[in-house]
Amino acid sequence: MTETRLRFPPSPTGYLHIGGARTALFNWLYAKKTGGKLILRIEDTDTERSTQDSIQGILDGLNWLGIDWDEGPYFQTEFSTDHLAAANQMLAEGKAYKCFCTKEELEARKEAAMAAKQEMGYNGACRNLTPEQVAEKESAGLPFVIRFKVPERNGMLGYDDKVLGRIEHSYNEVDDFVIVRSNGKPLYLLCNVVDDIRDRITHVLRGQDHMTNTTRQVLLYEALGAPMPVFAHMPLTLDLKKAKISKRSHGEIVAVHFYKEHGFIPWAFCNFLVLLGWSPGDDTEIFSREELIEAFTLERINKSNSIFNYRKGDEKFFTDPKAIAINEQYLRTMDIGEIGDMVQKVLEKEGLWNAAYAGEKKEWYLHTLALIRDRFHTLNDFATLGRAYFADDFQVEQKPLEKNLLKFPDLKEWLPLLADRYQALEQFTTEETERVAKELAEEKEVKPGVIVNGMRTVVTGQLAGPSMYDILMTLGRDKVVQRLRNVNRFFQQAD
RNA sequence: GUCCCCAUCGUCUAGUCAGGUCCAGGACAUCGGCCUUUCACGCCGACAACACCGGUUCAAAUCCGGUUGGGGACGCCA
Repeated sequence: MTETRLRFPPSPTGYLHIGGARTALFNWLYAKKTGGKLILRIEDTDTERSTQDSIQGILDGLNWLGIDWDEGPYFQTEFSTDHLAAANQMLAEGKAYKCFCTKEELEARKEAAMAAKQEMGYNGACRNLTPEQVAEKESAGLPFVIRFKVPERNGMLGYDDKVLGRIEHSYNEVDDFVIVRSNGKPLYLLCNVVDDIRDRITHVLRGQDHMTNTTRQVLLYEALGAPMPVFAHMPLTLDLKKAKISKRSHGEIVAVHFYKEHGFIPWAFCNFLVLLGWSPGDDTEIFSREELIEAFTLERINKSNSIFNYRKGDEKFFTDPKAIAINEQYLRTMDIGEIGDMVQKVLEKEGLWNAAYAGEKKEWYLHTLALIRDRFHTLNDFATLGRAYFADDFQVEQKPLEKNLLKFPDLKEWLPLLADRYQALEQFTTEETERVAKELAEEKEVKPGVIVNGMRTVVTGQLAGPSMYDILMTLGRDKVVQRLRNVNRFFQQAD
């Protein structure tokens, strides 16, 4: 059994988007599963559109997702000698020919065909030029492209797709396609095959949008005398309107970096992506890296396209609800130390990080994260909704401000009074703070909720949160007393 | 216009190859309830789908044919 070798060959014409990320992930999973290798190859033959920025963006995206590769990145443009050699070989063997049709001619023919509602492929005008005719046109300095000469055969042309089954076309359906441009630069269809042969790729796992390319590439493998890899075409990811997701029409929401910036846990996002077009066959949905590698198979890739369930302008769900749900699931079940490392980056970015959190206050830090993580959706929430735990300059949300504070003007007096009593407490514990708060409520003849919710508002700025007395302990007496005493500022602001 | 692929709850999907165990299971979302002096978590429950028409069969989500619908490709892009 030879080693399995897969590749991820992005074209650097934009950031890494979720479709590409999912393709990379599937290839990576299968390589890991089979103990094979993953090769990263940047297909930059479209020099017009390729940019350095997008190469970096793709690398960053893969790194963030945790998708690593064993070889590369190779750059396709560095192998144009190979590509051209293959083209010349086929030319010499009569498997390809020079075509002198101009772009204008082709376009005119295509438009005429469109108008007449007829087939619009290449008509083979230059296919049967005699050597003399070719020499004549060449000496006249006419530019030419090299086309592959699709054999005239009766049988069917096809391949066995690992997910779709047998795919077939009759030979005459396939037009002679261009493999080298008139400027001498080789084209994707050729480069891709030549590179896959050189890189000894055994499995080509890519989107269904490549199916017709595969049909033509099968011909190339045959003409080049190379063994064919296993092909597997994955379903596409569409939007709610069933349109292919694209950078152009969807923007940032389909970019991998969007999820990085919005506080997703990388593996949680991979977990979401893999479920788009694949399932393990049982009800498992949450996988560790090892579990997923173990469970993954090509055969269980779905045939039908899936929809990335994103609604523009949705107030509650800024992206696919399932992606958020999976992220939440990881957020509250992952090892707290790992969460701590990820939250550190967020806090650092927001200027909330304190070196002591990694030192003498580490226990406090992790305990606090564990206390508040249940209610959060993303890592960023620790710095926004959870800001009061790490800084004093937190905002008080409008809703609790009105509902829990301004509605009860007496709190202006009561909370500072509570602060005094907390200050005087011999033991600052959950039991004691609770007892004192309840006493105060009784004394003022209000429900304890009035005191508790007022306190929560002033101390955390939030309508909701963990148990009040746990919050008090985490924050510590000093901060609590200070925030309670300061309650006046909210009433002044409101006036 | 031609060719290719696909079709189960709103979404992701199990079940289809080897027809009966499926008046279709799970998850997300939604809605109720329990828990909670907040909000979540957790737990319990509800809502909700085999695109359509034929055929084969004792029996069809599952096999066959057609229809409709959706997607992809048809570049000197990748």
